[in-house]
Amino acid sequence: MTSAEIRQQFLDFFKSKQHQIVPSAPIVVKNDPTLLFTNAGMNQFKDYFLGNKEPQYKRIADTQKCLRVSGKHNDLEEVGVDTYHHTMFEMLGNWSFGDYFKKEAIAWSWELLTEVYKLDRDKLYVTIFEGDDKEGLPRDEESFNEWKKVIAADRILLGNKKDNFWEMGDTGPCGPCTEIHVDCRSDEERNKVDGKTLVNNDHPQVIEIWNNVFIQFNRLKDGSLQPLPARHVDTGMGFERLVRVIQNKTSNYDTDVFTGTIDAIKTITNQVYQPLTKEGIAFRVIADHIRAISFTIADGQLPSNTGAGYVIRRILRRAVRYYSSYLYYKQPLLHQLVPVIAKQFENVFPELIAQKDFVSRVIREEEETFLNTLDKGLKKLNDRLRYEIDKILEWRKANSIHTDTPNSKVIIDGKFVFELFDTYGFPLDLTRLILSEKPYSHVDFGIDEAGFEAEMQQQKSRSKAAAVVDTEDWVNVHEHSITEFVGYDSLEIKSKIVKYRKVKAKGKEGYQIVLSATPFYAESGGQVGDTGQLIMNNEQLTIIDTKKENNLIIHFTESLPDDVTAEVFAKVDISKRKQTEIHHSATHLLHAALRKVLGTHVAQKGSLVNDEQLRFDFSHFAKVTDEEMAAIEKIVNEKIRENIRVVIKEMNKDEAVKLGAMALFGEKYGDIVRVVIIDPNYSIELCGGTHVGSTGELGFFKIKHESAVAAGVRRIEAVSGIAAETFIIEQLNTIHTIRESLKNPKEIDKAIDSLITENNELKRKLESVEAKQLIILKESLLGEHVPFPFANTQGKFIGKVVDVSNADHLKKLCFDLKNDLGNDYAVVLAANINGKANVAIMLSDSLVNEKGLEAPKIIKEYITTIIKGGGGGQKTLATAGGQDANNLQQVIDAVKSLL
RNA sequence: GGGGAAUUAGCUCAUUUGGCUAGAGCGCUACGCUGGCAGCGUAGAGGUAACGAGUUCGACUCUCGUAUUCUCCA
Repeated sequence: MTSAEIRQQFLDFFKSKQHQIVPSAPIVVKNDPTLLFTNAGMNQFKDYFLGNKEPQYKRIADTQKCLRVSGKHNDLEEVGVDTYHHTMFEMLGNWSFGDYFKKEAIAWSWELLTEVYKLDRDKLYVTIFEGDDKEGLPRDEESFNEWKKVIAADRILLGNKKDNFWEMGDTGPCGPCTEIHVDCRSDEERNKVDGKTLVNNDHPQVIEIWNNVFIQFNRLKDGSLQPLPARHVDTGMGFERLVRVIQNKTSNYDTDVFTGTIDAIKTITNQVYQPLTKEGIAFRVIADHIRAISFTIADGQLPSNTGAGYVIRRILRRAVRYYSSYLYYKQPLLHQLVPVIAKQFENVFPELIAQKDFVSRVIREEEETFLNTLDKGLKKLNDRLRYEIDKILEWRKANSIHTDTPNSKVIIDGKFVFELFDTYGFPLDLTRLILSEKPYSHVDFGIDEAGFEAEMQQQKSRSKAAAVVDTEDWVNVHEHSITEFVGYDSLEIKSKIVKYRKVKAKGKEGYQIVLSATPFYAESGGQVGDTGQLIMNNEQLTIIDTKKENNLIIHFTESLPDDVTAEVFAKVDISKRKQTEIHHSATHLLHAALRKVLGTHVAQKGSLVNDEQLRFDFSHFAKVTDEEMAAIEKIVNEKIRENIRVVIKEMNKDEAVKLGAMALFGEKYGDIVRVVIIDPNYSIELCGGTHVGSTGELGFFKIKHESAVAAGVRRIEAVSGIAAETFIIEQLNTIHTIRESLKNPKEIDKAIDSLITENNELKRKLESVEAKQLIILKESLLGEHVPFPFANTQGKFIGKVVDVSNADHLKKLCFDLKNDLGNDYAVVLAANINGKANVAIMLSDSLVNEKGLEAPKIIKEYITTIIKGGGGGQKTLATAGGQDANNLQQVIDAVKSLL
């Protein structure tokens, strides 16, 4: 059975049990501060469990893209080393929201595994929750009784709270779970050791394949458990594992989920996949990581240096490290695998093939910059090693030790290795690898790993201290399940506080408030959250921001009202909201214009809309030219003048897509979507934001700036409405000011040109005049040289206080004189420049070598005290400066007396 | 969000306690030589040392701020 068939049978099976099959949510999570990536199948249904949202269907099944890079059983550094950990994986799952419970869930999972997949019943074991005295929870009898119907009682094992009680987080929905384990060992081994002793014992061949969670409690912050009114089923079966079991392999990487990629790597690198070698690990790392990287980028998350983007970057770099270190491949490799993956998942996750050129381009660029970074780190490391080796060689020479004596041992301090890692991104294991390869055959290099760890710990605690956010439990005020958002139509309403909580971050206290109904738009889809007021009795509270936590609209305030139960009047800051709406509608006009002018490959990659401006990031592979920008602005302004009515409709997603709406990857939508139409032939977009009534309200549109944000992604910043007016006025004012200072010429650009030309000419002239003066000065100085006795002959001494305008001229004079003075000379020139003393001393090589004079020494020992300053330079030429310019003749005399 | 670092010629990078006319390689221009894979020689152009303040007699160098980029941690 192929992996594609296995996946399809899962979905078909649950479809036959009246489940709605839904597509995978994006792997990148938005609107949930506690999560960067989807890490379990249930993430997209969290709101149903929390009661923030009513489910559309009571039974759902799907396959969900998940990403895990850290956690109790998962560490990025382990992936690829063994044969079953992954960063990205698919989670098959079926759900019941207040519908069926333990009986059906257990019966169906048994049926699917044994009758559809035909797994051997003798190899299966199940676990159930044994109960926990501390929590006051009894054994899960219900599950036990259901299992007894299909499996022998001695194959039903008891599990403790750690293994068989599932919790979403520190707080929230939770409940007992039952797991199905499979024993994949050979018959011979199975006869020797009973499988049930190996369940939950980290045996690589006795593994859990399916977890059925029965959600029936809510965990509060004080640790207590509250029974939930509606009970849910949440299951998860790791797809890669399941395929491995069904295809009867010992490694996930030997299944057809991965063999295609591994073959492609073989072809590209010309290496052989041998599972047990270092190279084998590299193969697995690459095969695993490329999936994670490709799908997250396809879901809209670009690599970056913070948050989710940074996780992607780390995964990508780990893969680069492995192929460049172990597969001897030093060019970008990963991007070449994107087409292979895209093809493989064409029918399951079509978002990748739709963007495969974009994705591989982004990856390629990342690979190139990191290979570059590695080069830099390598250079820094080599410099250090060179230094250590030189030190040893010198020491050996001094002690007359031959190089063929036993090896020296050198430990590179942890601080340096950490710096390499922390600042240059040069990974510890790579440093270790290079050192172990003996860069110099007579020295053993080692790393002070404890020192490295200590530095690392310091860094971690610094970061932790800065990021502490303390959130208290919600305090319920009024019973109310779902917040109604009325802000599309009204900007002020009467409402009441449903619940609130206190939040502490960086020593600052604040409150988060949930209202029964609210006109406040919560930050989403790039549009900023509303600000405004809550007014009650005789009190007024400022809302400083509005954000979403999953489906919950949260208002941020600095304080609480005296009476939280009172009726509140919620009022949005109208002018700010209005101007924000103008920019949001302008964004839609811009998006459509971009596709018209640049092509339909343009897709939104990010957006920020506030009252001051709009920022729009989109995929495009070249700089947008001035002509293109002008064309874009022209179209947008035409659409504004047409004063098109903005039509907003709610419909189901398929209908919207049929209508031609741009479906945006990376956005999470329910089945009912909001469609914003600005002329059905011009712009149709799925959008939850707020908009103007008709385009005429925008007034005018102007692009301020175009730039690049990443490989293949451009950014346009633009203004509309009042912001555009202000921008234009500012620009005109600037031109006006320039015009005035130029005495109102007809053509400013020509006036400026001629001004610049004139200025350059004058500069040149002045320079040549000064140069001529210097030559005259030089000639006269040459005539004033006096002899002094040196060796068997005579040297020439020139010492004079001269009149120059610039300290550099003293130096220049010296160099000019040098060419005319021959072999043995000494020159000292001094000048008073703007009341300050400047001195230059030049000595011939002969004076330095044979008489032991050095210009900087002379300055420090004799001159600085006279001029109250300091100075230095090279042995033959040094300069000095000081505050006291009254005794310059003394300076010259002082130098003369030394000769 | 917190730390570390970088920014010097078109490109890649040097420049040690603050004082060297800020250099090299590649590229570019001109001339000359040359049947060769990055051919050779000579000469030359090219710099606001990211930006802005400050300290100093003097700042590429030290301090502070801003911007951009890299990097680690959360």
